[in-house]
Amino acid sequence: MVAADRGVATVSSTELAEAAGVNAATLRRDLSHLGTFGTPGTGYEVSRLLACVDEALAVGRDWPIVIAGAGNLGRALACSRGFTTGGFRVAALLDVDPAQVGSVVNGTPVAHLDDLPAVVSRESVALGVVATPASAANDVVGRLARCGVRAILNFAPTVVAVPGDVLVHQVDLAAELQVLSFHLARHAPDGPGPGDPG
Amino acid sequence: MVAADRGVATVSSTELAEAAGVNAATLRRDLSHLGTFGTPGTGYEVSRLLACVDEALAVGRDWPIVIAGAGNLGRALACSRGFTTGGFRVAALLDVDPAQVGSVVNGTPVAHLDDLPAVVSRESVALGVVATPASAANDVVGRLARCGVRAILNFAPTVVAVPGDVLVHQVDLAAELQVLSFHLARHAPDGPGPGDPG
DNA sequence: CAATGTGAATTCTTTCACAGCC
DNA sequence: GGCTGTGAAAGAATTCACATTG
Repeated sequence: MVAADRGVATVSSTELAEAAGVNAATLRRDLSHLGTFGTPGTGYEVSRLLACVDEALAVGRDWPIVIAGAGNLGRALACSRGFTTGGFRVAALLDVDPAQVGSVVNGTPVAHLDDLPAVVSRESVALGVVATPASAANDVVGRLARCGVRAILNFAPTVVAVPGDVLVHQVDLAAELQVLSFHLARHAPDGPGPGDPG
Repeated sequence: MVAADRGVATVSSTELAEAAGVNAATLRRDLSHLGTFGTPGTGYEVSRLLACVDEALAVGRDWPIVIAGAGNLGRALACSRGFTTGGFRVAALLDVDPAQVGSVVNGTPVAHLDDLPAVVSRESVALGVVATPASAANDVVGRLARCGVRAILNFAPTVVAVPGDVLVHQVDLAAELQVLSFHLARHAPDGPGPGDPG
């Protein structure tokens, strides 16, 4: 149970560290980078702590984003909690499929990809998400960059090159799966695991 | 262009490092953990290199997985390149919605969640993916653990507790978005970025 | 007394630089 | 000559431990 839910106004670094599974000293040092707001003998005032973390993460600002690709992944992201809270707001989904354009997903309109410049300009979009097939990713990234989008999150399995100072982060949904299978393989290389190949 | 595509049989650590954007010495040391297979004066034989990396990542084994939740995210994952290649095979999607059960997504059948034990047993599934709403995640993780699934990838925004030695990895789709917005905020705190709140 | 914030010690990672090999 | 693999140096991150404070 989290501190705030217990009606307690303060948390100690030890409590937080145990909950997060990290060392208490490390946690204190990390928090100290955000300023000095702990009380010796008592701990951290929860409301103050939350406010400082939000401040540091630039939560509370308005971050309009666009999601290119209204397929399963694009729609899933548009409905995802993390994409619709914490300051992020999905200004539009974009697709080239006439059957998709004009529909509404989770309150967000699906616009044609050609309307990207208009949407970006109107909503001051600085962040773009690419959830298209790999074949379309390069074109879409180029369009986003030309519209003035300054950071791009790419879910397509393609390494994309951008002209200039646009920030691109690649997301590999299967990477974590590989990590897990790796651990299983180490733990029981010949045990009762997955079936034989073939 | 990648080495193998140029008809070249070997790559040097410098080439690989530049392509990956890392230091050459680091790359050499990392590869040395997989064994010794470079040729001084020449570089790494590409086919040998690929074989060793695949070996180390346990690619080539058969890793049947199940995906719980046949919503947008579950379907997107079932169609995702990384989930259907590299040794992974989606044995089944699972859902409780009667409208979904019985349908087929990208060649994968959607079964009822109650059939989980049968599927896991029949296909020797050791890896589970949770793509359900947060409210269902805890129940699903418990079911997976009880069936003998030994590692779970959780896309639901809930910290789940598992009984025993089951490995759980949490995936936060919005985390990367926060990283990007953080960088934008640092780079131009008051510049022509996102619009004003409100 | 309990818990923070931080010097100092430790541990891990990255990088340099070069002996040895092709 | 060019390149690997690795000992040794440099740099970062983590952890200990304690003076300090409410």
